[in-house]
Amino acid sequence: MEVVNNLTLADKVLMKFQEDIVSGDVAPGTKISESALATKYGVSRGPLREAISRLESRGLIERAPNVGARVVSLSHQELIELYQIRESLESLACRLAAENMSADEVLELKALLLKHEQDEDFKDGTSYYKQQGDLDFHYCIIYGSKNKKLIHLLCEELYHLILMYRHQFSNLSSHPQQALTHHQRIVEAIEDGDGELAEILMRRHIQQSRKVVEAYFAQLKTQDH
Amino acid sequence: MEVVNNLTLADKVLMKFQEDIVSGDVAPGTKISESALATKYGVSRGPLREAISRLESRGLIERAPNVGARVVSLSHQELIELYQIRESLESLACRLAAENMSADEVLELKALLLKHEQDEDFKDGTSYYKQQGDLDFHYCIIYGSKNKKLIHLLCEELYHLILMYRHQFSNLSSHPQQALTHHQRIVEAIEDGDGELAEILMRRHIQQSRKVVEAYFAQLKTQDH
DNA sequence: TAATTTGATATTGTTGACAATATTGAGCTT
DNA sequence: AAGCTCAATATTGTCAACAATATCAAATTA
Repeated sequence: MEVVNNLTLADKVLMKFQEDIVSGDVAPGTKISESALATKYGVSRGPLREAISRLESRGLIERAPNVGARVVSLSHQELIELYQIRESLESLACRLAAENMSADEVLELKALLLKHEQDEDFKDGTSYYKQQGDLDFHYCIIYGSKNKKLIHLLCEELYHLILMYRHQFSNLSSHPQQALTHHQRIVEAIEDGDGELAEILMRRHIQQSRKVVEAYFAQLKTQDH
Repeated sequence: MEVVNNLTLADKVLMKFQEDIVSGDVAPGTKISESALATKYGVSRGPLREAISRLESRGLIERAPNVGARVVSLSHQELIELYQIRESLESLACRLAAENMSADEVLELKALLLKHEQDEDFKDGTSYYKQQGDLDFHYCIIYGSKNKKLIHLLCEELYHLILMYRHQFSNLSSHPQQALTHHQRIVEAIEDGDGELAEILMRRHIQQSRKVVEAYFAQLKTQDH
């Protein structure tokens, strides 16, 4: 009940605009006109510029002085680089989670996983719920790390960018059954307090996602020829 | 020769203010008055607020809506958390450097190290040159990773925070001879293209720094009693 | 005296106008 | 026709005034 309503205009615009970018409503590479966006969101350029500034720091927008901003458009290479970083940080988070999660939190995590196992929707790789469920799982572990800076880095700075591209790859084969098995093994390791194993398993799990993305790009290339 | 002079006022203020924070000129925890700082740096509040916003995203400043900003003051725990992240990311960078550095870049790195070996100043653990030299070494490897996002994350987002606190610990025993040995082994691994080993060595090297910081805090506690 | 209310003050958030810079396109030159 | 010049236009950067919120201190009450 401590939710204060201190949201500034810049905050609100930030959230709306970020949602528009991550959902793909505003396509990658789109040029951003400050005055146009300001009128669109019903604010002046001041708060809008602050929102842009923060989105820039989250890697969703690129800006050049005196020229303007545009929605970021990652190359194949850059997306792989992003996955490398995610692999490193999220496997760290997973180790810390195994070391620091409370018994209650582990129970919560297991309950989440049980829900995924039983709900047929989650097994449909393309469904929104599968994506959200996967997200919940990863967020739960990240928060379990108890490392505030790491939580912020992953959830506020990197994941939006991942989600933005995941949205584009929504038609990808994501091997939902395999993912679920991975999740189960990871939770087992966390339950055992085996940080070392949890770390390795999470690293492999994300490597798997990376390979799916790489396969997608490889497929794109063959289509071009 | 492509250095464009497109620096906006906000950019200049950002650099000056960041320098003031990292150097300790403005102490951790200091309350920031927008109007006071604006007059200090000779700009209006607009550019200053943008600078604050960016420093916030770099973790050097914390801000509360309608209340104001203050220079960040890390707790023992938070500093350790920061080192955990650095350990993870910089060891990744080191592996990538071993895989991606060009022969010329490796030569450059070796030359840097040779300079450190021969220059007596570097062996004095407290000297400015030792600190700068250590920094050069780490930056060189980070850039060698060729992962743009990782470079940005480490050099623009995390290192300023590390430096800010390193400044406070300047009187710490930093085992310069041991550090130099570590550096040498790391470069050997990079030269061999042995990413796996390079990663492990860098991880241990940073663990060592972390232990120095932890020892410092432990010492603080005993002094208190 | 301690806690609370309330008004005065200071600080942050927002706005619209102005200045500086980039972009566009018509007219000119080759 | 291709490329350049330069003025017109549009966009971003900066500023100072205004509005909204928080902070502080004196007055009030229990």
